[in-house]
Amino acid sequence: MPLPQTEIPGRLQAHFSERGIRMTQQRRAILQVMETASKHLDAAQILRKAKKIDPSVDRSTVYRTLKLLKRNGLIDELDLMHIHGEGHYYERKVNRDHIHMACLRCGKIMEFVSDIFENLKQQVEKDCRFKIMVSRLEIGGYCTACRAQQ
Amino acid sequence: MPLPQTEIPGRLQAHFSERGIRMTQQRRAILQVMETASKHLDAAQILRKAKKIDPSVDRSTVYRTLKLLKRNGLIDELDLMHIHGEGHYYERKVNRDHIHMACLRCGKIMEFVSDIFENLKQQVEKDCRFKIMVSRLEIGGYCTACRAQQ
DNA sequence: TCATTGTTGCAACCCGGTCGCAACTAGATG
DNA sequence: CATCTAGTTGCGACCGGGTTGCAACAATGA
Repeated sequence: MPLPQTEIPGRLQAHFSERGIRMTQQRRAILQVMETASKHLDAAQILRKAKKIDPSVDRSTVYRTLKLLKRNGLIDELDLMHIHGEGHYYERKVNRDHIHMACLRCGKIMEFVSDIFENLKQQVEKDCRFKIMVSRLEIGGYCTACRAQQ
Repeated sequence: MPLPQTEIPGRLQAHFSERGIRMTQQRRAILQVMETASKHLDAAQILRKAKKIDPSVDRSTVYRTLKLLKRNGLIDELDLMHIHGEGHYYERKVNRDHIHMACLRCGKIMEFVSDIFENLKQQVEKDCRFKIMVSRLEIGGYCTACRAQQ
């Protein structure tokens, strides 16, 4: 069972060399973290995990690398409705945009892919004549479990 | 020409007394700013405008009042794709959710109301059995003018 | 192997937002 | 109207995510 194209390990590294971006020990560690992350890490978590691979990695290098990845459209930045403070979360960009839902009670994050979302973006591009580069739909509310038990 | 329901001046104040929230000089000033704002003020701008009405208003009171308004679902908090730094923007909640589009080149913010967005939210509520309390769709990209002139 | 240029760690810094506390005041009660 | 009290305020200190200037360093290309 082949992995979907965006899940190929090392994809981020490949993008770097394609674009002539210099590869370093520290970046390799951070990219590895991003590539193997289950989901939604904040900068502090990324730093902690990267330090396990290369202990020399510094906080500022993490921020600088995240900025670089963002600028190159390789990761998405999320707020997750600021359920856990003011920080940001990061995830590898995948082909299909997805909606993030955050339960305001238990804090669980859910994802949802929808054709209607794709239609909506098409409508925006057409009706507003606006070229979409990045989009973020975040929803706060109550998940099934939390609604049941109250 | 009557104003739409959500545009009635003093609506925020009314909500406060309905819910038994104490009204103070300072809150009155801040609410007045929110009600008469054209759009998308950040905390610093709200403070500046509120100080013109009541110079005693303090920064922390602005933040506390914004939190209160947010908790009561009377305002929406926006990031506007962090085009101008890390802060947040606030606007009165209106009946109809709208999409915010931020031009990555000129920084202009546009709004768009769409039935498809409403359909999408309905789909989420139904398919995910998730009760939506607040939603935020922000899009970054390039506006017509900026696409033309480059 | 060397030179160039981009990258790093460090420490200081910035700034949006929060907090503890004593003084104050809105609004309920008599 | 005077009084009481719980909620609110201004203030200053603080917090934490994110940034920056700089000297040391390392990845590429020749």
